[in-house]
Amino acid sequence: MTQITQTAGKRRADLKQESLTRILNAGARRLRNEGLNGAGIVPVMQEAGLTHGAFYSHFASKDDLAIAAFVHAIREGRPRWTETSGEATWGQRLKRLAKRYLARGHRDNLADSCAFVALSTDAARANDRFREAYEAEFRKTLAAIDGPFTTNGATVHADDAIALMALCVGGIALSRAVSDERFSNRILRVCQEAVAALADAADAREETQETQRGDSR
Amino acid sequence: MTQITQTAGKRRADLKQESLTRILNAGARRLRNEGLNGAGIVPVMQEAGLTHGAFYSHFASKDDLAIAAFVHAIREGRPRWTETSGEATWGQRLKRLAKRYLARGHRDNLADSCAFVALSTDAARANDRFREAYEAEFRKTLAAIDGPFTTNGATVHADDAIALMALCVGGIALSRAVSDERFSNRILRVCQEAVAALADAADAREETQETQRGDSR
DNA sequence: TATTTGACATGATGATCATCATGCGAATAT
DNA sequence: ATATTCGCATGATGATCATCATGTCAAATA
Repeated sequence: MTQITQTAGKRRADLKQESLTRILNAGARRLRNEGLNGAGIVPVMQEAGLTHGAFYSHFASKDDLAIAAFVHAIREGRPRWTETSGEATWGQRLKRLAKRYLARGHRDNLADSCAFVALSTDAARANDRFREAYEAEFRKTLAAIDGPFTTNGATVHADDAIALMALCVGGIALSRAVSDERFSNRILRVCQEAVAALADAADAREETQETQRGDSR
Repeated sequence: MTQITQTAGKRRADLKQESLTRILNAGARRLRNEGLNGAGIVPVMQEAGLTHGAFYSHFASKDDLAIAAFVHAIREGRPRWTETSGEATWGQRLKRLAKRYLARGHRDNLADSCAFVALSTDAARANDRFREAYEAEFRKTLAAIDGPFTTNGATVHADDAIALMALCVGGIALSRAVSDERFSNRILRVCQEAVAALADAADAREETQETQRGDSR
């Protein structure tokens, strides 16, 4: 059959790049919506407006697509989750991020949600390369959470950030796993309150440390 | 071919019950190990020592098996996770349960692990009936966590139990999703500490309430 | 003892999957 | 102008899947 050329006149490299972007977007969408198993080559390529045969011009295997699409999803989402401005204290930042994350809109929009939650249990069953990619992106997100409170280039609140992520991942996962919407909302609220308690404790801790430093000077 | 009769002489109803138990055990194992998609009829029946044809004498569909095997896994595991004795305070109980749950042995033994974590993201993509079963079992687990601290038959620490479960689910999920074992261990430790902080706050809260009750009497 | 039942096995069906072989045709290189 | 490259489509391959049709044989029933 004759080849359809909707994009005649474009440079071939650009064409391929645009195809790759569509594949990654479709893969990232399907990964979160249907999980590792649902991101099959046929449906992803179809969602990207291509056929399955073209897949191997872009990736060597389905596993490679999974990794690339996961990283794509995380890199696209990270700024949306972590960029803020004007927090006075570290605890206030924790509370702000939790409120943004543990939200009904996030819970309900799986296709555009945080890939850390959507693929958390899939990652446990995936191969080493996938888990290495998961960890690398997770560490970057921890640093981004620390963000404006980083001192001397070092992530100083890493443990708090880990606890925040655990509550966020667990909270969203549970809120999605449950059937009754009111109960689901309650899970989100309780997890936000738990983050708030940890955040207040963190602020109190830093307050104490600053006072001690002042006293001992 | 001639039918193999390893269990000649037994009552037919008992035979079927034993087969069902083997199917449920195999299903529960595979569900946690490979997820909803990995609990296929063929491999489950094979693991149960039967062939795929016998499946429909026990279940009407694969979805029915998934629900039954999930409930089976939870009901078998719940006492192992929640039964304790001799805790003085609610906070001590929270800490004890978190230490038991957020452990390396639990993280590493997927096949016999808690089904709430193993299937948390699968549940989000499952049908309503599965999520209803997930929620029903989850509520029972919250009650079991409250357990010895239940007063007048009412679950009084439900919010704390929810926060505990969120930290446990998120903590184990993240610890499994990550590649480096030392980092994974750190996630477990941090989540335990977070539970400890919430637990101490809960005890302090109850202490205050009791004192107030005493004052106003 | 004769008949019926039902748990299980075998095998077929059509769907979907990952991967590969092949060919086309337009953008490139010569 | 001619030759080459390569992104993409078509189609085949063998695997695995859920489900169903059919047969078999021992236990249950009559």
